Amino acid sequence: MRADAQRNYDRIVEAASEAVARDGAEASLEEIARRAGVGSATLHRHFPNRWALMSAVFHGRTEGLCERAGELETAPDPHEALVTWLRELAAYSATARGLAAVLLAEPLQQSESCGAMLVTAGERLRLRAVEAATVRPDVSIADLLTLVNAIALAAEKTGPAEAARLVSLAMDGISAHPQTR
Amino acid sequence: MRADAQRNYDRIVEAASEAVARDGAEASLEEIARRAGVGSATLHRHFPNRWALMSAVFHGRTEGLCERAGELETAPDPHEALVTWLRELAAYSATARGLAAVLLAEPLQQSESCGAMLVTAGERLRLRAVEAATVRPDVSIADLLTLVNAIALAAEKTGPAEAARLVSLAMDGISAHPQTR
DNA sequence: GCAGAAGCGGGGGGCCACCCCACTTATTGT
DNA sequence: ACAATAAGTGGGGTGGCCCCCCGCTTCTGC
Repeated sequence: MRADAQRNYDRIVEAASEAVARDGAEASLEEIARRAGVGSATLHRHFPNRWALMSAVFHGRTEGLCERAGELETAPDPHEALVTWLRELAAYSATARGLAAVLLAEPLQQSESCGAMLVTAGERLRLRAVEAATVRPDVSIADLLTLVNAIALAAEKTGPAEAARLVSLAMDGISAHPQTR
Repeated sequence: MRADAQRNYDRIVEAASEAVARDGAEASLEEIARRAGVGSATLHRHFPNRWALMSAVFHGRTEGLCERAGELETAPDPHEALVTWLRELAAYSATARGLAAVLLAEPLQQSESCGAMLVTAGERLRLRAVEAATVRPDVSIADLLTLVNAIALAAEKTGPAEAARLVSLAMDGISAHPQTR
C-alpha cells in the first residue's frame, strides 16, 4: 500500500470514529469522507461497504477487550472471569452504538475480523470455565458471543446497566430450580 | 375514517406484508405504495414512519401468538408452556424478518401495540410458572420478551432453529451447576 | 343534489450510497 | 536525476430513498 493511501485510510478511520461516537453506526459516509478531507470515492474504495468501515473503527476497542480477556485468564475464579468479561463486552457494545450490529453482521469465523479476535480471546476463558465444570461443555463460545451481542443490541436503547443485568440473567438461567428438570 | 381511506389503508398493509416477506423490514416504502396503487404521500399520511407500518403488518401475526398463549394456559406443565411459547415467538420473529426489530423499537408498554399485546398474553404464562416455582419471581415478562427478541434478532441470519436453541439455552442457563453458586 | 371537508397523489427537495473516468502522485528501474 | 508506470484520487453523475407541499378529486351528512 502506498504511503498516501495509508494516510488517507487512517484519516478516514479517525473521522469515522468521531462520527460513530456522535451518530452511531448509521452515520453518514459522505460526511465522514468530507471530514476526513477525502473524496467519497476514496472512502468507498478503501471500504467496500459500511460494515467494513465499522469493523476498522471498532478494531482498536476490540483489541482492548481481548487484552482484558488476557488479564482475566489469571483470575482465581474461572466462572466469574468469564461472566465478568461477557458483561463488560455487553456494556461496551451497548455504549458504542453499532458495535453489536457489526459483530452480528459479519461472519464470526472470518479471520482478522473483530468477531474472530473475540472468539479466540473468549474461547480461553470459556475453556477454563468448562474445566472448572461451571459451564456446560456443549455451549460454544459462538453461542455465548451471539447471546451477549443480541442482548447488547436489544439494550442499546435502555443503557449498559440493563444490558449487564440481562447478561447475568441469561448466564444464571431464569429458572428457579434448574436441577429439578 | 372514510370508506376509501380504509380501503387504501388495507391495500397498503397487504402490499407491505408481501414486501416484508420478500425483503424484510427494510423494504422500500415507495415500492409498497406503488404496488398498493396509492401515492407515496398516502402511505406516509396513514403511517408517519416505518415502524408504524411494520406494526400494522405484524398485528395479525401477533394476535395469532396471543391466541397460542391462551391455549398454552391450560397445558399441564406451566414451565414447559412458558418455554414453548417463548420458543415459538423466537422462531416466528426469526422468520418474519423485522418483527423483532419492531418489537424492540417501540415502547413495550404502549397500549394497542404489538408489544403490549404480547406482554399481557405472556404475563399469564409467566405468572403460572412463578406459582409453580419454576421461574424466579424477580424476572419480569419484559425481561423475557426483550431477551427472546434479542435472540431472534441475532439469529435472523442463522434461522429459526438456532433461535429456538439459544432460547432454550438462555432459559436453562448456561451454567453446569447453577445451584452451587 | 350540494357544500364542505376529508382524502388523494404528482412532483419536488434534500440526502444518500455507489460508480465512472480523466487527472495526479508516489514508486521503481536505470 | 528522471522518465515510465502503476496506483491512487476526487468531482460529478445516477438512481434511489424519505418526506412534504398543495391543487385536485371523491365521499358524506344534510
